Amino acid sequence: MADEAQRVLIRRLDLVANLNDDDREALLRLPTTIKEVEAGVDIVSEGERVKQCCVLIDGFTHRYRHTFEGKRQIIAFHVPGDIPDLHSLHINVMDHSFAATTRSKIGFVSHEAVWSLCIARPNVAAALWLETLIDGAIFREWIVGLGRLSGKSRTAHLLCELAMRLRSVGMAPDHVYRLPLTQHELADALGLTVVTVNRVLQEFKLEGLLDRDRSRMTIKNWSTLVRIGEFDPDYLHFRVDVDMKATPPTGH
Amino acid sequence: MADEAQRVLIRRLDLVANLNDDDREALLRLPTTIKEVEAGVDIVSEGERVKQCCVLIDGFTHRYRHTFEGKRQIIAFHVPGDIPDLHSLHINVMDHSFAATTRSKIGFVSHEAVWSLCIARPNVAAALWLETLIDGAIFREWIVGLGRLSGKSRTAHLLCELAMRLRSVGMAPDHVYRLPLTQHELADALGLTVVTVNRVLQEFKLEGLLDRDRSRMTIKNWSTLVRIGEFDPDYLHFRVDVDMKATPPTGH
DNA sequence: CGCCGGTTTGACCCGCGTCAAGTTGGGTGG
DNA sequence: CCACCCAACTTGACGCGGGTCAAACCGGCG
Repeated sequence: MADEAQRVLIRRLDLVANLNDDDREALLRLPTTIKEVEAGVDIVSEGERVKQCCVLIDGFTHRYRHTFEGKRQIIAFHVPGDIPDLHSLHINVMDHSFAATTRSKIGFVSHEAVWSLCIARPNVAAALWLETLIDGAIFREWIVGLGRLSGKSRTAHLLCELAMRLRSVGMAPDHVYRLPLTQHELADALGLTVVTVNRVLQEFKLEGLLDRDRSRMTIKNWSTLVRIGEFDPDYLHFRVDVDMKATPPTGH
Repeated sequence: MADEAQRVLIRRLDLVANLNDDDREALLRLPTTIKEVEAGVDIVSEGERVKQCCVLIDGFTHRYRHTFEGKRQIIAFHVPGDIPDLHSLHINVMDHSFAATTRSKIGFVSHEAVWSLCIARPNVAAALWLETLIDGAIFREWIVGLGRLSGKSRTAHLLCELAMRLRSVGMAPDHVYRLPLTQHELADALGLTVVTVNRVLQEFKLEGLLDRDRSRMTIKNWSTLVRIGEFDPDYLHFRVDVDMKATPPTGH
């Protein structure tokens, strides 16, 4: 288990890019440090200059910023396998904060190490670059949602996105997944208030679209939720098709 | 003027990264094709598979998507010097459209050429990667705005951002710049309606913050506009300081 | 058993959307 | 040089989605 972080990393890059054995070999030799972080703690804070980036091995994390009046906007959620601050490789000073949503296990790699790996193995560099581009594609999707979709649609979209991303790492078999996010956190990501998120979720529950028991989320009617959220997983750009569009439509 | 595109490209990369003479040399040798595009025409459409990317030499362009009900969300505006679809280098299928806002002059470079340049000159690869990361940083900024700021703040923020980016390429000396965007386009970028944008702009004019004569935009009170829009140019990550924070405050 | 973070509910309000009707000004053709 | 057109901009009246405020409620934990 000493190479846990490296293996998570390789699995992820295999999902989006085309690595060969030498690339994987080189990745396996990356020096990493593993750390556990408590829920709610900032891993990196806005304005900080960083010298390393990290792979999320276990748990949930998010990135966020505050407005002048103290409102929080969550910019991204991260699930195991993600490399949440890869951008720091080139943009050393953080323009937002990065925190553990739940207790998380994180693998750290120095920028130096990543950088020399990129020089030695252009394939890996390409894969990492692509990874940051997918990050950007998700941002674009959120911009469209925040700008032009209703609260209900946005909520549906986020639930679909998380289901899909969790599924891609084997954490959401048949539309059931652990979603350890408070409604407050969902609201701050969706540009809504807790009250509204609560009402939307109840509405979904009432309509038989999903069930939620504590942090266990069950999507009962995937195709309808997809329609409401205008969700098309293409923007996540998985090379391997995580085949979710093809799911037998349950609903009316 | 045969190397117009290349020189625009070099000037841009010099603005954000640290190139040496060999890098510039190699960039100058990039084979490019120049094309003029009429206002309103799609340069690349959603779903299209592309084999080249482009540098905006002159004019304004934007990227956008439509929702199911046909509402448009503009994801980004681009000014001369930008490389609007650099992400296509790794994500070949467009997940959004890219259009000319005004008549524009554009230089095209094949992905192949860019890719071999990246292999040969890691410095350039790094600069281009950084360029895509700045694109992402701008997205994050817009997410925070769309999610948590008022229409008024968002509008102010966008005007500041455009002023800053135009200034960085010498197109907005002393807070005056050509802004050939209709209020409809502004609205679609800001997640608002034309009516609201119109009222916000009039309010700004009334408060003496700006003047607008046709497409000529004059920011009369930079510091106040910056405050209203919660604008901090750091996220644009210019290496060279385009020194705009330091502008003598005009206003109350 | 009582605290506490998270959730739920209700009443009320406001920013912004919607609809609809002008107005303005540059471009075009007669 | 005028008449007309059309896209962009304005203005007003009205309504709704979602925010705000405030008060429970619920379940896990010390």
